[in-house]
Amino acid sequence: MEVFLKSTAALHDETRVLLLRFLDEYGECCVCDMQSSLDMIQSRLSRHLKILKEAGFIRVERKGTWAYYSIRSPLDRFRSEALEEIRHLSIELPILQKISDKVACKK
Amino acid sequence: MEVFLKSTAALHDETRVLLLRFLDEYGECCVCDMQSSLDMIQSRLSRHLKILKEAGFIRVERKGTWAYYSIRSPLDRFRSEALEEIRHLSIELPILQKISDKVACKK
DNA sequence: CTAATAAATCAATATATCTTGATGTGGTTA
DNA sequence: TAACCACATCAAGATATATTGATTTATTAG
Repeated sequence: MEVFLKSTAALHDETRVLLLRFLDEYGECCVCDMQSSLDMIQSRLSRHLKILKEAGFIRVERKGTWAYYSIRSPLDRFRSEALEEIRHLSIELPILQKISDKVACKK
Repeated sequence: MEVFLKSTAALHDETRVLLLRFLDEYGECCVCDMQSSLDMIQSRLSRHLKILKEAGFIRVERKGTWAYYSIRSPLDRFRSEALEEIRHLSIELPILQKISDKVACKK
C-alpha cells in the first residue's frame, strides 16, 4: 500500500507531471538545465525530483558536482501506463536549454 | 491535465483504494452496506465515493432512496492498470455485510 | 401532510503538501 | 587551504485535503 500511495502521490502534482513529460521528451538532463528550461527555482526542482525518484519514476546519476536525471527503465506496467497517459496530455513543453554544455552554469 | 490530476488525486488516498478494492471484490453495493462492512461513517464514505465517481472510477445508480455504487466499465487503460495494481496490494478486506437485503436499514 | 430513512452537503478543525528563501554538503578549482 | 559551484535539505508560511458531527435533500411510508 505504501509503495502504491507513494507512486500516486508523485503523480498527483502538476509540477511533477511536467517534469516527467520533460524528461520523457528530452532524455537525461542535469538539474541546472531543468532550472533554466522550466524557469523553476532550485529548491523546488530538487524537492520534486526527489519525490519522483523515491516513487520509482526516475533515476539519478551523479557526475562530479552535477546530477543527471532520467526516466527509469524499465518501468512497471502501472508507471509506464501513467507515463503514456502523460504523453497524451496537452502540455506546453518548454524548449530545452542546455546550459550544462557551456563551461559556466551560474544559476 | 485536470482530468489526469483528478484521477491521480482519487488514487492517492488509502480510504479510496480500499473502496475500489471492496467494490472490485464484491461488485455493486449500496452505501449503507459499505458503512457497516467498512465501519465508516456516512459523510466520510459519501465524500470519497463522490471523488471516485468524479475521477471516473465508479458509477452510481439510484434506486429510490438507495444509491448503488460499482466499478465503471469499461475503464481506460490507465485506470484499469491502477485497479490491477490495487488488486495485488495486501489489503485486509472486510467481509461484506448485506444490510440492504433486510427490510430495515437503520444506520 | 408528516415522519422516517438513505444519502449528500456543509462547517470547523486537523493533517498533509507546496513554495520560497536560507543554510548545509560535497566536489572542483585557484 | 579557501573560494566557488551544483545540488540537497531545512524552516516558515500558504494552500489543499481529510475527518467529524450537524444540517439539508430526496424518497418512501403512514
